[in-house]
Amino acid sequence: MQEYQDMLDVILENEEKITEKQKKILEAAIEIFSEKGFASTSTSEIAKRAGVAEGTIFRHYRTKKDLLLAIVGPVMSKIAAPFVTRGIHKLLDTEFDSFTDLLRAIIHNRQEFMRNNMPLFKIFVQEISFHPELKDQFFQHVSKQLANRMFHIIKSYQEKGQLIDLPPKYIFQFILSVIFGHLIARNVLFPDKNWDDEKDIDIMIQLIMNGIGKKF
Amino acid sequence: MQEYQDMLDVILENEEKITEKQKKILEAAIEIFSEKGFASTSTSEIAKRAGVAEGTIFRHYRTKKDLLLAIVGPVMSKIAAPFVTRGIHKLLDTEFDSFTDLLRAIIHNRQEFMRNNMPLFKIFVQEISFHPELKDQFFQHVSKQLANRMFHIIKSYQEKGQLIDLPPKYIFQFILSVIFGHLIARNVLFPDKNWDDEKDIDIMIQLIMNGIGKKF
Amino acid sequence: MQEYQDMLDVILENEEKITEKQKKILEAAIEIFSEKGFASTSTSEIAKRAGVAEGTIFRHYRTKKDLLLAIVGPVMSKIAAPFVTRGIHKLLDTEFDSFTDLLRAIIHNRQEFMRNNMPLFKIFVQEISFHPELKDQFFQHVSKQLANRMFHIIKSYQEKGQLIDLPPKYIFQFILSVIFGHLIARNVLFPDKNWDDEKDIDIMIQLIMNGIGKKF
Amino acid sequence: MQEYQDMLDVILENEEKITEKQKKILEAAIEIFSEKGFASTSTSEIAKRAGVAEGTIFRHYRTKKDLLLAIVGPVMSKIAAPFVTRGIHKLLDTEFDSFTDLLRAIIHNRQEFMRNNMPLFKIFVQEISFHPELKDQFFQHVSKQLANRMFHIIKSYQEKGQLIDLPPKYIFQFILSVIFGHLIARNVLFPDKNWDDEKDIDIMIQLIMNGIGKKF
DNA sequence: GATGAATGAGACTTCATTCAT
DNA sequence: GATGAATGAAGTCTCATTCAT
Repeated sequence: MQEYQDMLDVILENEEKITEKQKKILEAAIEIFSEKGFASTSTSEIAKRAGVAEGTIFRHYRTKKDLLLAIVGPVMSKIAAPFVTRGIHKLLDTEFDSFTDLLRAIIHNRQEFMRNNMPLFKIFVQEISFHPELKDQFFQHVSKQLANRMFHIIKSYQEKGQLIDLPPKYIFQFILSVIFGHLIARNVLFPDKNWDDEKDIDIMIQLIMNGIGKKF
Repeated sequence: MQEYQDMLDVILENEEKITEKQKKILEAAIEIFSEKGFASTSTSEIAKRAGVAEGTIFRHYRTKKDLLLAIVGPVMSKIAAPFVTRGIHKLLDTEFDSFTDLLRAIIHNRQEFMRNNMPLFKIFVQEISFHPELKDQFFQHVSKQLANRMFHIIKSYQEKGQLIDLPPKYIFQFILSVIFGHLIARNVLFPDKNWDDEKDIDIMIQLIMNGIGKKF
Repeated sequence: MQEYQDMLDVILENEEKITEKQKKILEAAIEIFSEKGFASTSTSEIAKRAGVAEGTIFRHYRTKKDLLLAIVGPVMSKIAAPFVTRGIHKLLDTEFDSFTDLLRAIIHNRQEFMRNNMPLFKIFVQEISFHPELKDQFFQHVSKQLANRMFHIIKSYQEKGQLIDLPPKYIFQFILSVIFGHLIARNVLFPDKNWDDEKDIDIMIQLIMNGIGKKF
Repeated sequence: MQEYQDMLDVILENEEKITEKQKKILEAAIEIFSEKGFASTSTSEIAKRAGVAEGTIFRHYRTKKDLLLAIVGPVMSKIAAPFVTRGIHKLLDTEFDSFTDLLRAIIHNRQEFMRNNMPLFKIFVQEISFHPELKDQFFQHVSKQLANRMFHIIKSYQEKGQLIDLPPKYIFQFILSVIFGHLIARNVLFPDKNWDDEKDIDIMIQLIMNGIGKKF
């Protein structure tokens, strides 16, 4: 189902009639932005790594910042994707017998996404603080859409008696914290450690469900 | 006890014979680095906000990066502080009857620290990725010292039968995730929401202890 | 008789086999050159306003400067036109009983020309200082041809006893100054004022003839 | 009395604490702007001719346009100066017995000004069309102040019976046209011809006074 | 004939850093 | 210690022009 298809494709789809050079520019920009940060990256360096003339960058992106937005914009919708995607909508409510299974699916999904898109994720996290438009877009997508969606789901599982009775926002933040804490440790802080992903996920799920699962 | 004394004082202590202008420079730099990021901040802007001449900055800090390090360096030791500080050493093992109380103390402490030092924290998080020396220092302080220290503590509470038997690293990461997840939501993402800190902390502790506390 | 026919037609005649696009390019170039000056106008802006591709401009005009010359060149001959034009040649000497009538005809004619060709006139005046070839051409056309022609005419009216005895160059420059002074005030400096053209011209003629007419 | 003192001094007075380099920059800019026009002049060329680093220009003038304004701004007040200057105010009405003498004084004065400030005048005339701020300032200074002042003077001489009864605006425009027509021919179009200034001025005055002087 | 992607030289501008005062 | 003018390298961006399609 591959919704965490290569993000580059997603970015490319957002533009019409991509030339080969334009693709090279995007790839190079993603790499270098992620390595050194947006502000410390020079367009001349991007041009060099992309193998194009510097002017070519500006034929496609009016400013350096436009280039950043072309990269980061589409990321937004995909970060919240698996929680929000229409296709998955019903699955979430019905297909999973237990919240535990749902959790496992989400974690796997996001883990896969991160593994495939670390550079983009890094750029995203770094730059969101400094570009208010990004921040606004982000809240639209995530805070509004994703959170509402998840609150719904959580409530439905509370009604099934699988989760403790606590305002969903606490549960949501708790889950998110644990998952992202793990993902960041796993992929950002200590990517080189020997991780046993399956085991880690099992334990994580166990701890989460201890925390919010209803005990009998 | 005030170990989360104003970080600026900590920074100032690190230098000898601070002049008034130098203090102004540090304050201005912290503000602007935090607002726009290190790379996007110009020394001339710092000079202007500090009310000094451009040259004055370089009389005290040989390069712009030296200025960054003078700011970020001391932060490091204080981020890990309450877990590591000598003075608190014994407290941790003995003074708290329950892990729950310890947890509460730690959370309060870090929450206080963050509230007082948001700009510094932001600079720290932003720049650590881009400056390998910082990254190394950080792992020395935190990953080595703090983690080891915490593993110890966790084990001691496991032996007291208060915590489930799970390799401490999982427990440590779990706790850290939940706490920092909350702190970031609280102070970075949605600082303007109406938060009820006491209640939030209670719930957080409840969820954590559900997760890792031993059930009878 | 329409010698102040639309200058664009004159320009177009100078080229062979004009395509529709080429015409659009010329129109756009005239507009923008006149608004912002040659040096501040980009070929891409011309292309955009003309609704053609950037490359198309260079298919017709090897360089941006060639485009300017294609526009400004023909203007030259027409600025001096009514004084020089063959067809009008004899008219000048014979047809007007009085110098006053000749003057009136010339003024009306140039006024009409200016009204119809302000943008071209502006370009011409702006760019002539910066392009020596233009300057040279201009002196060929105007200084040589027009001045000589006018000297002749002035002399003939002096012989008829209608003009004071003064070297024609003074009379010529005097007339030119007053006419162009008025035209510039009328069309360039204050085009939006309420002008009463007929009255203005009458007064201008009166003042000129006071100045150079023979008194009895 | 030297009110057409070197304009450069006037420009320099407008700024406080001019450095040697800054003066060099202004001189170089005036020269090159006047030779090639503002838009075709590169800051690097100015820097080279001024013998400074390119960056130095921007320490003193935030943008290239600011540099233009620093040059052209002060010109404005001085172009209209001799007509408007307070000091000369009374002189105009009383000191000259005849309008002819006043005229001669004005012409000499402006001729002197132009000779000393051709480059500045050229820049002024070239750029005023393209920079609306300039145009506005110009109308404030000249159209408003100068014209009103002159209308007054003309009326007073009409009352003395020295000038014909015609709305002053016509007389004003007529005089201006003849004077500037001559000045431009003299200094801009044919500066290299052999001019006999005294004779030219005499004739010009004669023609003007023929035009507007009251005949007995 | 027309297109528009690509180029690379060069434009304006910023900036960390130096140094004479 | 403090200043701020000066620097020049480097940054972002523009533009006339070329060329494959």
